[in-house]
Amino acid sequence: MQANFQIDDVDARIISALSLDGRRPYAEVGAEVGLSTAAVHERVKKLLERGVIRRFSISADPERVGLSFTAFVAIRNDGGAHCREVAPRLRTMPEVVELHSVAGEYDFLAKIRTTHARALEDLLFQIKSIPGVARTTSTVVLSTELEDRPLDLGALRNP
Amino acid sequence: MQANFQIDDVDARIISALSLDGRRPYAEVGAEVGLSTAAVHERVKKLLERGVIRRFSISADPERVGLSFTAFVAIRNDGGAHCREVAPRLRTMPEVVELHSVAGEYDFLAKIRTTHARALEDLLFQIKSIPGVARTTSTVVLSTELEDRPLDLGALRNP
DNA sequence: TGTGAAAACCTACTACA
DNA sequence: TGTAGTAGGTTTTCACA
Repeated sequence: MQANFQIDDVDARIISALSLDGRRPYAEVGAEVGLSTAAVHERVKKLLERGVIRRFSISADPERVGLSFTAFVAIRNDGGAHCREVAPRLRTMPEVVELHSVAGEYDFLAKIRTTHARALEDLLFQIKSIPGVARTTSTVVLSTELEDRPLDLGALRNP
Repeated sequence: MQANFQIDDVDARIISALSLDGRRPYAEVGAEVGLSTAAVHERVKKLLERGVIRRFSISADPERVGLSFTAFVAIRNDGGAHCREVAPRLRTMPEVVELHSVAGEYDFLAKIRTTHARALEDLLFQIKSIPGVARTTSTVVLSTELEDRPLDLGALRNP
């Protein structure tokens, strides 16, 4: 049924449970999915090894952590020799929290977070001055309605 | 120095450490920031209460979890009576993993994830048919260069 | 808010099916 | 891969500064 996925349904439920609460005891997760503590442990270990789970983490509220400004910047390359260096340069900027290569009018879409508006302005200037960048369009976020939703693979994988 | 932030530098370092590894023992975190295990515990507890830390979690690789398709959909309202219902409708869709109210040509920017291209197509159709939505523009992600970066508040808060 | 120590709890290993 | 049992380590709580 899920042959082309690298995880089975039990894995999906374990991942959903830990995504919602990364400290949920394995015994509880096991009770939910019908496995022993040790079996859950074994599966989590393998999911980590295979890179399905990247790491245990926390979800922090960007605003309350001092990162009040968010923007999405679409970036277009100039087609010249420097194009391959654009992404690496963007990656080095800690304010760039996401970077996607995209289809359409632009080549990249970057999600930016800063502590204050001025830092956003500075960063946009920096991005525009990267060799190989032809044009950028910024979309400033006014408020965030939804973000960092815990994964619910049940809802997503079985539509 | 950080009067307008709700956290101090020690909190910031604790958050950065746990963002990188949500299971890092409090004793280790404490050694790093110069506090006892119990003091770190107390601070984490308060950060959770204040909503600075939303929850403990895991970071999963969307691809390996079966969510191979990502798109950003910009949405424009029609200015009519239904406008206030657009965001709530979008929130109910599990494929919408982020939703931002934005400045500029469009009103919302949604980040979408699905298991296959067809599901993306279906969802776009669904979004377009929400009453109050005038127009959408989709940007399909070809590959993701960077995502779910662990928070490094040191780099971000002191530019 | 912080510290140190004790108790309760969880993880992670071992042996085995 | 799975289960059960266990040793070691972590979280959590306590009295106190």
